[in-house]
Amino acid sequence: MKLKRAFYTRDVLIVANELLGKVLVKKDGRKLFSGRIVEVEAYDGRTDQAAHTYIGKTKRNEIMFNEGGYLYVYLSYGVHYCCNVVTGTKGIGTAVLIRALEPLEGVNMMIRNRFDKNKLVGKELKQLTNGPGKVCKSFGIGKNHSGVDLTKDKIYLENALLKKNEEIGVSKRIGITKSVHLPWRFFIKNNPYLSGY
DNA sequence: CCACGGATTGGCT
DNA sequence: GCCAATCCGTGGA
Repeated sequence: MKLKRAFYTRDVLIVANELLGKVLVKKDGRKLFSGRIVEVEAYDGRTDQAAHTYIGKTKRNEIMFNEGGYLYVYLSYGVHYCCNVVTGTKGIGTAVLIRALEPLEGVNMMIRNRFDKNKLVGKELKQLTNGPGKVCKSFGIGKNHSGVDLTKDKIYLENALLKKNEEIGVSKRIGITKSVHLPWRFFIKNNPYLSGY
């Protein structure tokens, strides 16, 4: 079952925790991609200097000020796209970065999108979606998907539960230079598809 | 107008 | 482990 608006309009830290185990789905005509969320980070423009919304509303970050349940996509280092789930109520400026997935459906198309070839060698399956840029590249998510409504059919999340033996881990966020101390990275402990940290 | 740097990745030393 | 790639938002002159 697809997650509804009310799931997303809550506090960013609650949504970040509950996104673990949920399934990201992208339907692109006949192509279907899906993967289980195993690693996320919360960003809160009200208090968090690392958030794109900390400086207030601009053209770049305006999607992040929507009410919860929209996709915010940005270009990182001029090279990689990263996607976020907008959370909270309208005008707040909070979102959850999807950092890693466990691939489920559409793996062959993910391989083509990401490595430009048809077969994996060695440990490449675990490197398919174990980072925020890799997730977007595999799924074919780009700037044109920024602002997509996650309660519609193009990109959405399916409800799912963590498995019995799975526990949530917490740490500082990766790769930022401001507000580095905030423990706002959440992940499924021991999952093989976590980003390389 | 120009300079700077960043929520990353992968290739090379 | 180090660092280039490569774009563009942002802020100061």
